[in-house]
Amino acid sequence: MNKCEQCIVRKLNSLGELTKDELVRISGCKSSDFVKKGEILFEEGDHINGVFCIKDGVCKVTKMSSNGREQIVKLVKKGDLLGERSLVSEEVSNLKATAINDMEICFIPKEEIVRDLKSNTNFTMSILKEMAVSLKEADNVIVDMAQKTVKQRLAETLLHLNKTYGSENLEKPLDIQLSREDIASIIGTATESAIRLLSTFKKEKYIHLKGKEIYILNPKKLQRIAEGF
Amino acid sequence: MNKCEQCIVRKLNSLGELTKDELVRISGCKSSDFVKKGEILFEEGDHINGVFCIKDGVCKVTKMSSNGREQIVKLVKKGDLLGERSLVSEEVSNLKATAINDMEICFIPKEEIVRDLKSNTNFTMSILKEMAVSLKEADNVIVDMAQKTVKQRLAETLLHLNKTYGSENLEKPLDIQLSREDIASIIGTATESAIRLLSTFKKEKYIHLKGKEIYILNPKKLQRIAEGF
DNA sequence: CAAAAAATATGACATTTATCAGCTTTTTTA
DNA sequence: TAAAAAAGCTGATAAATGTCATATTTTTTG
Repeated sequence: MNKCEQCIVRKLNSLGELTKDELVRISGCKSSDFVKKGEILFEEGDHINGVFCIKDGVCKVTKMSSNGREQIVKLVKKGDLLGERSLVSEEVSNLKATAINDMEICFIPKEEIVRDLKSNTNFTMSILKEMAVSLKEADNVIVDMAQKTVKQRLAETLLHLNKTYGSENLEKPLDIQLSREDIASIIGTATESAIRLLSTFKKEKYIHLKGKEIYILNPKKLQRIAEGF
Repeated sequence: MNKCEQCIVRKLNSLGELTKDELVRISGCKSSDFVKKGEILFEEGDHINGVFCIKDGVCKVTKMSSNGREQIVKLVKKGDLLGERSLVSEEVSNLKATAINDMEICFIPKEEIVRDLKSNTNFTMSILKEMAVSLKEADNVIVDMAQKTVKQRLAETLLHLNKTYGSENLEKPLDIQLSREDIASIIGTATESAIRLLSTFKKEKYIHLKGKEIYILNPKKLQRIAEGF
């Protein structure tokens, strides 16, 4: 079992604010796990009671709408924390997390983290900051969902994926493999509509598609589309 | 100038976690203000640097989309705090707040609140909890915007307004007066579409309309519509 | 490797929603 | 209080999006 105090991933999130001693304690009570592509980390209704620290891989966080369709609320990747809300809530989860590819994760029980939350101000402020950023991002998503067309949202999503999973090299595909259904579930549309628009973007040479690999060829044009031109 | 330690409103939010001494200090540095209907509390791009405590009235919090239409992200009412995010962020506001009716508000400078955030664990945990609730609600809104029809979202919005601004008495209208444009801006649609659907709901006797007054007549039916039946 | 299953793609069509125009009612202002 | 402005309403039509059917390609499984 690897040690938190030696784990480079902690520096990518609020856990980096913990002291050496705190990290050693956390390290002693955490559990590590490998999760295969498609496996579920937790579901709506589960008691989480702790925080996941993503060591490697990506998972989608979804919520089922009353219409029976799953909406991807966010993608969580290496270095991110997942389940912070369980720290300050007794409720069961309203979200579901599913591995998009093979993952390596650690799980830290709630009691241990809450202990540090109450004693280490830097840590608490960092968690607060993370939540504030999430809230701001959520507001942006709400506005996009409410006001933008599916075409605009697809362009936006591609740019967002490019920022997070792209390289400077236009010859390389995005470092994430999503099904067409996943893409549709991010932008909130029917799978067929997503496929159709992807085909259009490909025809116009804004992107290139090769199976699930996506190459972003013309980010500037996509930006203009996202903004409504 | 009224005193925070005697103000009943503080009990409705995290400020209720502050000690007597802390409240007295806050009281000494806060400013109070009356804001008339239609006036702007702050705009996108403003440095807020503090928290508003809503003593009376309601304001809408909006964000302009790149399409040029304003989206209402949330309504903030008596007892709510506004601007918590400024406490842990140096960025300017990405939101705008406009009074829906005449308001009475207090403003507490950032430095003072942050001081308490760092020393009073109960207060910090309470703010964390509030943010966690906001995040959960934001996720729900995202899913609704992405997956539900305009009709479903209108039904949902009416129920939500009923829960927050309605009375048990079906003979009384909602205790909030929104323009048709505001309602459209909550559900994310064109004003004409919102008006048309309101007319339909009225014709079907799910609601009654009298100018800007809204009477919720059949919440159960609205609930079924919101869920997609 | 072959068969079956799942994912992707595309066309045809139905439904939803936006836009524009014109009209009526309400609110504001001089 | 009369005129002007804003808000509310409705119809006609266009544009966007969803749904269903079906074909093709890719992936999985025995």
